[in-house]
Order: sequence, then structure tokens, then C-alpha cells
Amino acid sequence: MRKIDTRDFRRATRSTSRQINRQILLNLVREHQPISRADLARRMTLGRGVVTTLVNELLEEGVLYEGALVELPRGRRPKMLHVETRDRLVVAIDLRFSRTDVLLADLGGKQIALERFATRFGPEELLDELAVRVRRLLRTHAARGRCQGIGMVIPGMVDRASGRVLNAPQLGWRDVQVRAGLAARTGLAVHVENAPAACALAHIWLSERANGIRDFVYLSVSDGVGTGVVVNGEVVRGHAHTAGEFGHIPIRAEGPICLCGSQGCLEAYTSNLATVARYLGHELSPAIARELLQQSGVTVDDVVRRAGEGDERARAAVADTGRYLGIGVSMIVQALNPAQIVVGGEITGAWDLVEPAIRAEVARRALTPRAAETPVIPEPAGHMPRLRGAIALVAAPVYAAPQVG
Amino acid sequence: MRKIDTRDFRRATRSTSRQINRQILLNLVREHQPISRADLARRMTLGRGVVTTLVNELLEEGVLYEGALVELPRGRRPKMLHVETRDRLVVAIDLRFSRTDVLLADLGGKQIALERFATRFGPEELLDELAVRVRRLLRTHAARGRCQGIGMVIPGMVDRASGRVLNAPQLGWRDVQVRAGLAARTGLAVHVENAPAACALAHIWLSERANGIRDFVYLSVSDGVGTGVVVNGEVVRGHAHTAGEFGHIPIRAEGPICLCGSQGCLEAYTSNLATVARYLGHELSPAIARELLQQSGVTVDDVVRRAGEGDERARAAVADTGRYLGIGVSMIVQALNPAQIVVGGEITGAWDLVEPAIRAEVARRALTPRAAETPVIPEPAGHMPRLRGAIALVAAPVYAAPQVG
DNA sequence: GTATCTTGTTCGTTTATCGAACTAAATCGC
DNA sequence: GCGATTTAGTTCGATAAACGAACAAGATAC
Repeated sequence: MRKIDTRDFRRATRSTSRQINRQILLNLVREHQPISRADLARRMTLGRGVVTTLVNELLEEGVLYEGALVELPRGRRPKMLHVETRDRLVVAIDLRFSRTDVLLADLGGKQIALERFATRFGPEELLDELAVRVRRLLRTHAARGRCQGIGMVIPGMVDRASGRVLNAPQLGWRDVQVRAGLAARTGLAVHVENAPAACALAHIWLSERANGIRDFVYLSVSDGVGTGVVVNGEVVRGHAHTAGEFGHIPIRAEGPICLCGSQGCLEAYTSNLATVARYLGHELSPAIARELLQQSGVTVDDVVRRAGEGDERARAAVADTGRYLGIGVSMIVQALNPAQIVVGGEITGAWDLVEPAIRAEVARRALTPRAAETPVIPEPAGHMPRLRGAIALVAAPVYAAPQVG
Repeated sequence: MRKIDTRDFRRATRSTSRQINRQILLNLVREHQPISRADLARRMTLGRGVVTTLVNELLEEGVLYEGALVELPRGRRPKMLHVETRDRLVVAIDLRFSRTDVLLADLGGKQIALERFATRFGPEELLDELAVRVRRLLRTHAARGRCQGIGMVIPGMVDRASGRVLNAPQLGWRDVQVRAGLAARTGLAVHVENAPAACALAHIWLSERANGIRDFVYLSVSDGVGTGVVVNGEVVRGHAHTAGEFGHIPIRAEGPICLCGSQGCLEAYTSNLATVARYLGHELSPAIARELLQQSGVTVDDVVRRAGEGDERARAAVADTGRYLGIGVSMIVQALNPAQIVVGGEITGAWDLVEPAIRAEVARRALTPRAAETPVIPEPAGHMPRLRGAIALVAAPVYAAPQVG
């Protein structure tokens, strides 16, 4: 029941049907590999003849490859098909305040080499450094011709279509053309996205736990609190690239002043800063707290670890964060009724404390039993969701549905 | 960048390309009528030959009709094309607590005959009454064979796919199979939807003011406060049919108990009940207020009228509602960053008071200048948005993009 | 050794876009 | 007044895709 956009439509050409079926076939191989041509024909209710020509096309392009013959109870043995990921590489970049990660990986998400360095805050300086490292990485791994592109994840607002960083307060960036700058320096296609949206993208494309779920919200809890909203298998970016800012909806009218200028934002209660401040017994005021916390040297990881060790003050601080997160999760459930909510960030290290707190809030506020049961699952920080998001930025266009209508 | 749903995809067949182009063409005629074949060919960058065959198909089906020849500065005069709406009728039903409206209209939204009666709260009773009225309406307007279906709008949660009302507290309904019941009685296709979602649908398909906007939120302010969320030209329904319940997100932790059981919900501050209660000087407590208000006999329309006449207490009550609505609108802006927000309901009768209050809140809380400028426009109650929504339920499938991929 | 069954390919048929040629009907220039 | 020009709409052959049936390849069952 989508309306056709009469100002920007893609009409069908002679090759549209083939493109659609080609892409469906590719996705079926991706999700069921190893798989035979005959099985693909059955799943697509398509003649085996058409499958043969489509597969041949994909084999020639190097997108698929043929694997081993396989045993069957009767009849000719099928030659199984796989998606080629090993020889299709990606450079994933995770840019943060504290450090920048550069990862060489394959399209399937397998890590090959990871580098870390202290973030430089001058955009030109940083792009220069990145270009040097990317070139070196590709050279040492003989990956030049095999690299499909660069995916880059940013803590801030991004215009993905143009590859521009609109506003990244943590870095102090405003209106920086990242894509053009990095593409010119490396000669590679560059995709830029904000962190929670990229994490959501990774969950669509690279997570086994998504398991066919096409409507979910990725709630990223880190220095900031933001979300990536996915509706109908697609990330929602909003009219001016700022959808998913649930972190800046107030949950208390007279709460602390948030870094965004508003009062009582969800982020002010649930960011890693807020959790640490609570642990240290400070008033919840991110603007002031920031320096105090850096002086104290205590990180969220410390608080989470101590909570695990039984430190009562740490446990109380984390559980409080969980309770406030529950308020945020309830908001998301009311607003979007997703099939699943994924929580990412260091705080998931104490999921045994966080989860019941979230569940209680959701159950208390939900409008229907089914909404109350909305699964809330953790994504441990060890999964490197942001780097996986950067990979997904490059992988998704390869597998995405063709735009039609 | 949509992911293909490998569990439920539509592969392309021989006729898929034609279906896509046929539907694009139909929508172009709809939005630019009267329009010539040659102009369609130019807009679609398609050969005039293909356009001829597509148009002939649509003419034979009675979807389009040929109008007058038209003057041109040079060359042969084109025969203009129009969408046939006059001979394609719809029965629109708006079911509410206070009354039920039944409207005979055409696919373009033009009203032909409107009936009203007191709502019966027994589902079987109501369906019987509706069936009698629908049959009579079609008979007296000789509309039997020309009726494309029934669209029905419900104050409550609806599973649109199955046509079941899940929960309509105002009617006291739970799990009522409306579609099957009405379809069996009338022999017509029946579409059922909840009210704010249907209003959003009407705004996509029947409003000139939507003007190509494909991402917006319809904020319906009436006895309840709900929204219809539209992303990429499609209404978002959620995993269990409860998306868009912004009305039940708390805006004050210690606010009044809402009818839903939660505390401090947006609805408790901004529903018509809340506005009237505020005008009468009652404590904001919908559960208690309801009876008091019915006894007082004052309606929202009264309050809005008195505000227009300069009654200071009425003006203050309405402005307060506006301010709280502004908090709700800000939430929507942060969460979804829509291109537009449409506010519907009686309160829009005092838009000169409501609008600045909303604007001030949005401006104060927005994260970016562009978000702060999100247009908020009123839809006066006189537009009959709910009945138009019911019409759109039948019209939308006729024009919607074919599902592909 | 033959029948059966499954995989994968080949090839003629059908149906769509594509593009060029053609017809229809108007104005413009002289 | 009449041919040139311009625009609209149709027709038709070329091409590309799905479709479907026939066929070849390679296995097991009896």
C-alpha cells in the first residue's frame, strides 16, 4: 500500500524483471547457502532454465561461486552455490571521541586486520591520516582490487546521501564533506552514516539474531543515547536526517539540563556519563559532570564490572539506568510497536540487572499484552556493532532490493 | 536500501514490468489530469507506443476516460485523459462513541449522500443496521454495480489484514470480526482501519496539501489522542498493530492517571476531555472527569467557540492544550523527523491560539534548525478526515504501487 | 541392465519494452 | 492556397525477458 512518488519514480524497463529476480536469488543464496539451482527454482517458483541463466550471470560477475557436489537419496547430485565474500573486502571505520578504529573485513563481516589510533579532531588532518592507513592496509593485505569500498560510522548527524557530516558535537565538526574528501584520497567508494543508524543496518544485514525481523529499533547507549529505526527492512532517516533521536525526548520535565539544551532528556539519565555520575554520587548534570568524571578516571566499564562483582553502589547505579532505559524503551514501543528492540553499549555487560528493570517498565506501561511482550535483547559491546555497521554500509547496497515504482 | 524479505517475496513475472508501468501511468494521470498520451510518454521517458497500449488497457477497464481535445500552439491536438472516479463509488463508515456516519462517495472523495445514526454497541446489532443502510443507500442511488467497496474507520486498535477489531475501549469491543461480518451481509469488499491511521491514509491519497510529502505524522486530537505515522508513502502499523500511540507516552511522571492506566500520558493533557476539564477548572483526571463533563454539558466545540469570542478562561484552556500538544509534537519530531505534521480535531478551530504554543515548544526543543522548522498544519474538523480516511481505505489499493521484491 | 528420479541445460513460445516509421491534424511561411 | 513544419498518436519489426517443454547428465533401486 505504498504510494508511488510521481516526482521521483523508477519505471520498469526491459531489464527490471531480471534485476528483481536476480536480487531475490542472490538473497536466497545468502541466507540458505549452500543451495542448489533446483532448490532456488522451487523456492522462487521459477523455471530451472531461468535460474540457470541468472546463476551464470552471477558466477561470471564473481558474486557467487560453485562449491562441492552434495549427496542426495536419489538422482543427480546438485552443485551447491555460495555467495563470494572472501574476495570482496571492505574497510570499516569507527570514528569516536576517544579513538578511531580501522578494520579490514570481508563482505560477510569476517575481520582481517584491525588498527586503532587516537582521533585527530581536525577534519583534514583526520582524513589524511585515514587515507595513509587505508592505503597501507590494502597494500599489506594485497586487497587493492578486491576492496568494494569504505564504510564510516560517525557520532553525530550525517546526510548519508551526500556523505556530509552535518553536526558532530563530540568531534566539534559542522558541515564536513567526509565522503568526497576520503574518496578523492583513496579512490574508493565511501559510505558515511551516523552510529545508531549504522548499528541498525548491521543488525538487518549481518546478524543471525535478526532472523527475518523487519521492524525493530536499535537502541545505542554510549556517550550519547540514540536509536536506529527500521521499518519494513529499511532504516528510517527522516526528512532532515535526524530521525531516531529518542535520546532527546524528556522523561522528566524538571530533570537535569542535557547537552542538547533541553531538560530531563532520556540521554541525561541513561548515557554512560549519567551511569558513572550516579555511581559517584554526583548530581545528574552532564554539562558539569563531564569534567568531574574525566578527573575521577572511573569509566562505565568499571561500574559495570563492579556491579558484576557485587558492589552495591554500582548495582544500584546500573539498575537505575536500566529503569530509565525502560522508560525510553516504552516510548519506543508506544510510538512504533517494533517486533524487537536491540540494546547496544557497555551497559549490556550487566544485562542481568538491566533487563528486568526494562521489562518491568515496559510491562507496566504497555497498552496491549502483545506490546508488553516486545522482545528486548542485548548486543554486547564485544560484537563491535559500530564496525559491523560500517561494513553493512558497503554490503547493504550489494544485496538491497532494486528500487522500483 | 530495503532488504528483501526472503520469507515473503514477490518475484517478477512476465507481466511485472507492465504492472509497474501501468500503475505509474495511472498515478501520473491522477495527479496531472487532464494529461495527454504524449505528455505521459515524456514524463515516463517511455515510447509513445507503449503508452498507447497501456492507456488502451486502462480505457477498456474503465479506469481512465478520454476527455476533450485541447488547444496547442502548434501541431495536432491531444485527446486528454482523466481518471474515472464518478462511476466508481465507495461506502465510507465512521464509527464513533457518540454516533455513526455512513457516506456514499466517489473514489475522488466527492460526497454523494450522508446518513447519521446513534451507534449501537452490540457488534451484531450494529453490523445488521449498517448492512440495511448500505443496501438502501446503494439502491436509492443506483450504485450497486458501481460500488468498489466499504471503508470503515474505528476508534480503537484494528488488525487491518484480517479486518478484526482487537480492542475498542470506547465501544467496549474486543476481538470482533468486522470485515467478514459486513462483507457477508453486503457482498462487498470491506476494509477496516483505526481512525488516526485512516486519517493519515486520506492525507496521503486525497489531500492536495500533502503535495508530494511522503514522510509525515497525522496527529488526531479527539476523545483520544493518537497518530498515523507515514514513512516513505506508507502507513506504519507496527508489529502488533499498535504503532503511533504517541498519546500514551507520559509527558509528566507525576501527572494524572490516564484511561490506559499509565500516569501523565500526553492524551491525559490534550484530549478534548482534558481541554474541557481545564476550562471548567477540574483537576486533570480523565477517569473521574468523564462523568462530570457529561453532566456539565460543555463540549470542546463550546470551549473553542468561546475562545474565539474572547472568553479568557477558554483561551487559557486552549492555549494550555496547545502547549502540551507542542510537547507531543516535539516528541514526534525527535523520534521520526517527519517532513510535516498534520493536526486534526476540534481544537484546530482555535488554531490562532494552538499554533504559536506548538511552535514555541518545538522551537525550544528541536535539535537542529531544520527540525525546528518542521511544518505543523491544521486539518479542520469540517474536512471530515475520518470519512475521507474510510474512502482512502478503498481508493488506496487501486492506486498503490505493486508489491515487488 | 533397465527403470526411475533429480539436477541442470537448451530451445521454441509468449509477452513485454524499444525504437523507427507512419498517419493524423494542427499552424506557419510565403 | 499550399507545401513545410510541428506535435499527437498508432503500427510494426527488433530485442529481451519469462515461460514451459524437451532433453541430457548423473545418480539409485530392483
